[in-house]
Amino acid sequence: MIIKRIFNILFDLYGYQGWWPVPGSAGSKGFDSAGYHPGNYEPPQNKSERFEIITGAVLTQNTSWNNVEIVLRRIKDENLITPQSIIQAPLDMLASIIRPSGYYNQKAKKLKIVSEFFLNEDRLDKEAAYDGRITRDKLLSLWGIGRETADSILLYAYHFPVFVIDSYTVRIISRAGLIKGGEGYDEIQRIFIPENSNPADRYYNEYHALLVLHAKRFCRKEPLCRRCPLKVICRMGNAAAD
DNA sequence: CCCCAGGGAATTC
DNA sequence: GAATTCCATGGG
Repeated sequence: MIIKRIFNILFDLYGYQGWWPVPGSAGSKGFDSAGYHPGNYEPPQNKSERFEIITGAVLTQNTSWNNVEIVLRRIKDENLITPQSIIQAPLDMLASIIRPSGYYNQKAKKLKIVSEFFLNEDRLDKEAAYDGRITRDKLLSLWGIGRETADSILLYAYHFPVFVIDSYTVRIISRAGLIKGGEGYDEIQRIFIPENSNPADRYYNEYHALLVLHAKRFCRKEPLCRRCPLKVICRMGNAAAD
């Protein structure tokens, strides 16, 4: 199957990515916090790790991860990397702290909203009658959380096996010829779910991370088809004149 | 100077 | 539903 083949090509070339990238982890620069077990990935198991992933997922909306790292550092320096402190911080102060990540007025609101959600889920989780389940619909009901951010949170913070579709993913499989263009998010998502299989989240986790890396290395806006490792399966790569 | 980055909401048809 | 427009900084 073509989806599995693409994964194998990318994994054999780029290797294990160990997302979600967190300050202190491999591939992340300039941070001294503990991070998640570089090169020996274990999913985040505590609340602070989860909350940091959620924060990063919001901050990286249409924004380079480099800018997000700058802001995560600033948030930590201000002792704001807890939902309680983000809720308590004045909106304009929070906005100024996260300024380097762009869209800072919108994102300041979003961080307050997901912080409230996080605390509320945590509180409900302690009640016996509550099933303790974060759902996609719950996340989508929050202002500022769309499908990709919701799926990123489900996958990387809570380890639910969902496939995250971002603009890189669409670009790659569109050029490869797997979609025509115009397909919706959920429709594209289904393409990546292998039939008759029950893969661990590791597959979804690593696959998405590999697609992001591959889009940065070769499948850029101006693609570098000549030496692209996916050339053998790619319509654009095969048609490229080089 | 230009374009781009691990989207999403609001508006309009 | 689909197409536009706005949000905004830092890096190449």
